[in-house]
Amino acid sequence: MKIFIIFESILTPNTQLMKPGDLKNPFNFNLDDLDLNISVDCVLFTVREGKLMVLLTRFSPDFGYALPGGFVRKKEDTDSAANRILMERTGLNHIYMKQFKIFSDPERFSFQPMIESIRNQETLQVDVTRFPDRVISVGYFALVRYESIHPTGGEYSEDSRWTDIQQLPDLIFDHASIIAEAAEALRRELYFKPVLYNLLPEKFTMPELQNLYEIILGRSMDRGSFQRKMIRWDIFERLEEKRTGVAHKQPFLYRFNKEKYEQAVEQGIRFVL
Amino acid sequence: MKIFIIFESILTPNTQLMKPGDLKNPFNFNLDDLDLNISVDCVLFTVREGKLMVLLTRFSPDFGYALPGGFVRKKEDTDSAANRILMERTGLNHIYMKQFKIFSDPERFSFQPMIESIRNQETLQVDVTRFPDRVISVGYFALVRYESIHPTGGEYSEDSRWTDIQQLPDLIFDHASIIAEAAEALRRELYFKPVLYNLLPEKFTMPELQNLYEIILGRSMDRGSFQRKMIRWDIFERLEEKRTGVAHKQPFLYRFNKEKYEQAVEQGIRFVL
DNA sequence: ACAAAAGTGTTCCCCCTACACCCATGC
DNA sequence: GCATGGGTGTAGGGGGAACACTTTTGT
Repeated sequence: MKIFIIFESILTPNTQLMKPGDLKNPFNFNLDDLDLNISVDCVLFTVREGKLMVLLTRFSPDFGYALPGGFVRKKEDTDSAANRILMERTGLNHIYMKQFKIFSDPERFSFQPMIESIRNQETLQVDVTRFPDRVISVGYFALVRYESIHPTGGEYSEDSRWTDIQQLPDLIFDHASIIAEAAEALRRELYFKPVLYNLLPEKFTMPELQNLYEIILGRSMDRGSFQRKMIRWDIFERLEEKRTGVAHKQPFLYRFNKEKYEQAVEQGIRFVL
Repeated sequence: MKIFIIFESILTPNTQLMKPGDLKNPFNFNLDDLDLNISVDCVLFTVREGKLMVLLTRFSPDFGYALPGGFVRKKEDTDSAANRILMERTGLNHIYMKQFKIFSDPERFSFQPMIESIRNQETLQVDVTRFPDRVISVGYFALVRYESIHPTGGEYSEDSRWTDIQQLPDLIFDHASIIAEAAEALRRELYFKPVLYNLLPEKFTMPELQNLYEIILGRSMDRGSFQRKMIRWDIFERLEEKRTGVAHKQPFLYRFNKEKYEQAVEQGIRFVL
């Protein structure tokens, strides 16, 4: 029976993770709509207390932690599925998620134990012939704001948690290696694109920005050089305001300017760090 | 009947493309071994006569051109499948192929017409229930030497041909967009890694190398700067020999040095063009 | 001799690095 | 006033772009 709970958990979104009202009817999925051959796994990163963290979810206390993920629908491509699943699991929408790799090892996942278990329970009526031999998974990653998922507390269950990437618990299937590859992809991406703009608050200071880069890339940079580089990129606007209430010179506040950014990308500017 | 030929062609390697002896028994595949949900498509690039070209194959004169590709086996990951299929189709082995994207549009490919056709032909005994609704495809690309596939002539059938990327014929399914995405991925890759080393002949001159870069990236570069940059990368050895028989100053010959290259990568050197 | 194309040198300028210096604020 | 942390200035160097000059070959 426990196996069936796991099985069901994999197929259904974890309702405890959803904001009320985000999804009309969380239980209206139909096995026939899902393509059990393809799943999607989302690696959500954030930075908190000087650490790079990943969002993990858990189906039940008896079961290991996993990445938020799920099966792709038969009439859906993987990009849409990733966005849908992200929405179902975290309430996040319109997030820049990047496909970084597919995981296709035949041994990475198997329905076999569930099939055995179902066969032994004659009360359950499930047509096991529709379970595929292998499930491939498409990995997506994104950088999001810490608050966007863990707003003030309590609203999301304890089954969803941010975890320091250096101190991961045991993860199901090959999710540990998916996270490792995602972190690599994130750093590679960050070397050439300032992806972290949707992790930034509306207004931020240059030292705060530098701090983010340093945490994610794992190395420190020169303060002066960093500022001038960012200003030369010309994708941030310096505001009139300054941050007050600090026991030192008040730093300028900046704002990410999406138009300028897209214009710069168009012109082929390379954001080499 | 024609439909069935197409169907069979998709499932079997095109034997006319294989070097004799490359594959032990080209017809010993078994439908049961294949995972019909996942295919692999290989975009092979080469440079010839100042043009970037792609390798296309055709199943029969009645049918459109396609990328060399095929289904992944049930007990095989996609990397292995890509290498196997490349071997079956072109005789090439140990080629650096890079996974660049997956194509999962539910409408991109359908077995439906084949299933209809098979149903109407009662002589054919095929269990159509095993055909999936959608086939996703993993795109791989590589840069190879022109001669490696079209050695001197005749050995490969006319069904396999290099085609200028600017003048592609009609292609089956979504192969046109797969090629477009592959070309993008190739350029992106080339901006930071000298992937073209396995496209180079054993010995080459700097202007020849520059010519390759210019064709693939689609822009011209300064001669002097290019040479010095390449030399500073320190991944090529200058040989004693020079190229003779040219009506101008004899250029030095260089050789790619794989050890130096890997050492440079290890040290985190960035090959920014 | 001449054209062609390769190698090399020169100049300018930008940007990166490192470090120093100065500034504003809360305590 | 002083510690703290942020802004800005400066000097050095490496490397890119552009261009000129030199070299070597076949015709």
